[in-house]
Amino acid sequence: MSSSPLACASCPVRDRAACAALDEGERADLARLGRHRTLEAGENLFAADAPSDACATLVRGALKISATDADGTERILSLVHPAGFVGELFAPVARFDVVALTKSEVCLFSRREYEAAVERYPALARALLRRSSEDLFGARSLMAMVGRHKARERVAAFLLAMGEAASDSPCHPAARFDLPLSRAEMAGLLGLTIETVSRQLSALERDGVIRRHGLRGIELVDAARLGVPA
Amino acid sequence: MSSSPLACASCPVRDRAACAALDEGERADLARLGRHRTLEAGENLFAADAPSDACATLVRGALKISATDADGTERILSLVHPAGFVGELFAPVARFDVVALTKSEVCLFSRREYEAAVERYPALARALLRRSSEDLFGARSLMAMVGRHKARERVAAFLLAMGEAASDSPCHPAARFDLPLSRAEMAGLLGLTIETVSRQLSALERDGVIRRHGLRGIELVDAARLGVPA
DNA sequence: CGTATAATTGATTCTTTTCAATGATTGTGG
DNA sequence: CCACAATCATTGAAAAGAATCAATTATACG
Repeated sequence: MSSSPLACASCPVRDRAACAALDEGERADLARLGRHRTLEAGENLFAADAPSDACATLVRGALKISATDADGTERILSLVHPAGFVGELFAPVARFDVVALTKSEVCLFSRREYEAAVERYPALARALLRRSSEDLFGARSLMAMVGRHKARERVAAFLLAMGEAASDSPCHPAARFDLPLSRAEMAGLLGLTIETVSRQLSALERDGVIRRHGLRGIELVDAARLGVPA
Repeated sequence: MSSSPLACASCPVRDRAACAALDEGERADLARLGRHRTLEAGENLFAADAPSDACATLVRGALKISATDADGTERILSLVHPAGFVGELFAPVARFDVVALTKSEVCLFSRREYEAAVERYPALARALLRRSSEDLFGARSLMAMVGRHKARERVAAFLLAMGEAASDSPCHPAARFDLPLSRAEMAGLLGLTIETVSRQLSALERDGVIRRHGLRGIELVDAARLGVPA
C-alpha cells in the first residue's frame, strides 16, 4: 500500500472516469479531496460489514467485488476495470468485499466528502448515475448468463469476455492473453467449483478451441466455437 | 391498457419515488411530461431489442425485468415494487423485457424528456443515483443468493422475501400471502426448473414448514426454518 | 532444492434436469 | 350451470451434470 495526492494531469482514465464530467475547476476541487493509492494483488480495498466510509475510482489494474459466506466460499459479483467506481455511497456499512486482482491504483475519497461533491456538482451525480446504470446492466447480464448456461458455456463466455477486455480492437478478442483470475476466482464468478472449471478448460483445449500456456495464459484457437454452441 | 395525465396529489408513492426529491414546482413540471398508464397482468411495458424511448415509475402493482433466450426460456433478473424506476436511460435500445406481474399502474415518461429533466433537476439525478445503487445492490444480492444455495434454500429464501414484502411490519414476514409469480416465473427467478420448484414446495409442506392454499396461497407455519438451515 | 500453493485428473455421489404422465384450476361456450 | 378445453402444477422414473472426495502433478517461492 502507498498513498499520495492526486495527479489528474497524467491520469490514464482522465476522460472516462466519473470525474471526467467535471470542468477543470471542479475537477481540481475534487482532486484536493482524494488521494492516490496503490494496491498489491490480493490486497483488500473495502471489506464487507466494515463502515462504508470511503469510495474510489480505479485508475489501473483490476478489482473484484465479492461476497464470502459462512463457510468461506467466495462468490464474485463483479469485476471492476479502470475508470470503474467502487464504494457504497448511500449505505452506512459496506456489504461486499472489494479486493485487487492485480497490482492496482485507485483514487480514494472519503465517502462523506464525495457525497458532498455529488451534491455540489450535478454533473458528477449524472456521471455516477450513468456508471451505476451500466454496472446494473452488467450485473444483470452476468446473472442472465450464469443462470442460463451450463458449465462449458459459462467458461467459454468468460474466456471470450476476458479476450475482449484484453483486446485493443472493440469487437475482436485478443488472440492471446493472461487470465487475471485464479481458478478459484473463476469458479466463484461463474458459480462453479474449481474442479469443474479446470475440467472445462481441459475439454476446450482437447477440442482444439483454446490452448493453454502455463497456468494463466490462454490462446484462442477457434474463438467462433467459444460463442453460441452450434 | 389505459392512459391519462398524472395526479401526483393522490399518488401512493409520492414521497418514496424518485420524483419525491423534487420541490413542488419541479414536480409539477415533471408531472406535465408524464402520463399515467394501467397495465393488465402479463402486459408488456418495455420489450428487449425495441428502441429504449420511455421510462417509468411504478405506482401500484409489481413488474418483472427479464431476459428471454433463443429457446424461449425466461430468466427473471429483478422484481420491481412500487416506487421502483424502470427503463434504460442511457441505452438507445432496451436490453431486457419489463412485464406486469399483476394489474399495475405506472407513470410513463418519454426517455428523451426524462433525461432532459435529469439534466435540469440535480435532485432528480441524485435520487435516481440512489435508486440505481439500491437496484445494483439488489441484483448482486440475488446473484450471491442464487449462486450459493441449493434448490431448497433458494425457494425458502424466496418465500421469506415474498412474505416480508407482503407484510406491514418491517421485520416480520406475513403469516399468509399470495405469490405474485407463477411456478414458471419462480423457476426463472431462482435459476431452477418448474418441476424442481414444485418439488421443493411439496417438500417444505411435507416437512411442516409451510402450508399451501390453492396454487398461489402460502402460509408460513415455521418461518424460522425458512431462514438459515440448522 | 524443497516446500507450499495451485491446478489437474479420476472415481463416486448427489442434485437437478429431462422426459413423461397425471391431476388440478380456470375460463369458455354450449 | 355444466362440460370441455386449455393452462398450470404436481409427481415419478431415468438421465445428465456438477459437486465432492481423493490423489497426483505442476508451478511458484523461499
